[in-house]
Amino acid sequence: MTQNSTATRNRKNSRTKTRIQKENETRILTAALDVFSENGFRGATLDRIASTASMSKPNLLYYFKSKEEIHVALLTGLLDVWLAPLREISPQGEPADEIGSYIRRKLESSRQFPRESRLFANEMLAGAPHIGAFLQDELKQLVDEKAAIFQNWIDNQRLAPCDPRHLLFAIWSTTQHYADFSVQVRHVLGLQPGDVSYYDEAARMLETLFLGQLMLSPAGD
Amino acid sequence: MTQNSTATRNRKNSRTKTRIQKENETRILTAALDVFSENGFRGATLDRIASTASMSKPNLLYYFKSKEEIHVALLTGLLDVWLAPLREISPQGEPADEIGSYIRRKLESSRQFPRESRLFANEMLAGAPHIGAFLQDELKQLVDEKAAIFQNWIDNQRLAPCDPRHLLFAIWSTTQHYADFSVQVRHVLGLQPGDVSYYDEAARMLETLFLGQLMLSPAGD
DNA sequence: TATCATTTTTACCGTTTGGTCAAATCTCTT
DNA sequence: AAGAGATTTGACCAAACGGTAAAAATGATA
Repeated sequence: MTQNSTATRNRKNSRTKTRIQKENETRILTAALDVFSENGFRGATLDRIASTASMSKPNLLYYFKSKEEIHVALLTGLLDVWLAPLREISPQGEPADEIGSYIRRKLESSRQFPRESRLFANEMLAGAPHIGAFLQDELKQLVDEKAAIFQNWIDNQRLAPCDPRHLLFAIWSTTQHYADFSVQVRHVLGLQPGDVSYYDEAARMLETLFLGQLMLSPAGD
Repeated sequence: MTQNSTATRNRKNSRTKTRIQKENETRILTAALDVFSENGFRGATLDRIASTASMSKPNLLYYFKSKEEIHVALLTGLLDVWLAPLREISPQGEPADEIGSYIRRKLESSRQFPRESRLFANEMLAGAPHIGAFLQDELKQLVDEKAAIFQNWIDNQRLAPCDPRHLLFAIWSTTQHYADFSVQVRHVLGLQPGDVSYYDEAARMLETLFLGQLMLSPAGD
């Protein structure tokens, strides 16, 4: 009796997902991504997520049992996307090639997943209460690994001496800026709300900055 | 009778601020900056601001008549701080000097006012609902003005050809990153929560990136 | 020290919040 | 077409939300 009830409830989670289940879960996650990425975790409400998903709140809570669970589901899916471009950096290639293509991948990621980027940014601004462990463990480990590659290039005089981790910060910030601060970018450039045509010019700028030589007159030191 | 009551209420706002008034207003604004910068406008609550300011909620509302009014007060004070470093860029100086000192000013601003930077970032992520006009008007105008200076340098071959406004974006993002994403920076670098010792290394990195030459081996194009 | 404006508190209000529950409906299989 | 399980809904709850009213306490001043 009790066992039967438990089994019934488990069936939903245990590998056999209904068509409706899959549809609704993605509908919810899509709506939640909109709401969380704009207002952060605290600023988001279940009512808003539900109405964005064109669904009643109790129905939403039938698929995810709490606000936090939706947020966790989004963040979990996000972290892989976030790490993917970094993983591809290879010690074999030329510094300019590797860094250049990494910047292009990150910029493309900002263009394709601006809401995911803002979700991540909101989590950072709030002090990373949900993904602090990820930052300390997986991210730190991967950064250390890739920083060693950079350091090797520096030791071989193929890259200017600098802290590789701060070089990564510079790449992250410049590329993510176009997703996180897109409102500002558009306002300053005088573009319409939906217009993302600035990405080409952004790519040119970042190539000049990271791969070329920005200053042309006698270097300042 | 009605007039007397109005006059009484006006006295608070009309130029003569009590000692207690000044003290409490700054206490409230300080607390509100903490709360708003962490959670954004929607995620912040009057109860949290009040308790952070060690003050009862009705007492807080005696000084600011709504949540929105506190937020506006903070943003208004912020925008001047935000623009100040940019205003100082001069057409007379050397490109490397002007850009270098601008970067140092912005970085110093991030170090001194990280909460203000996060408040601004939160407003951007939310779609700039309160300062859209500022971005379109004052900021755009100032950016256009300074971009013209950069363009002049480009025309005289003292700066690599690029969109000056995107160069400004790159400076903003890299410098503000150390305030907005400080949690991530600390986690990746393995530093303690309060530690901001990374700013020196950040300054060196940004100098290498913007003023020096990052790539040392044959340029990648 | 009496007075009066300023400041603070207590008690509240209506709404929104995250979440529950049981009943009703729908869907799929047989 | 019927039965079982999956899905959806409406009614509800306690707590937290932004904000108000009026009285009590405090401060400045004469």
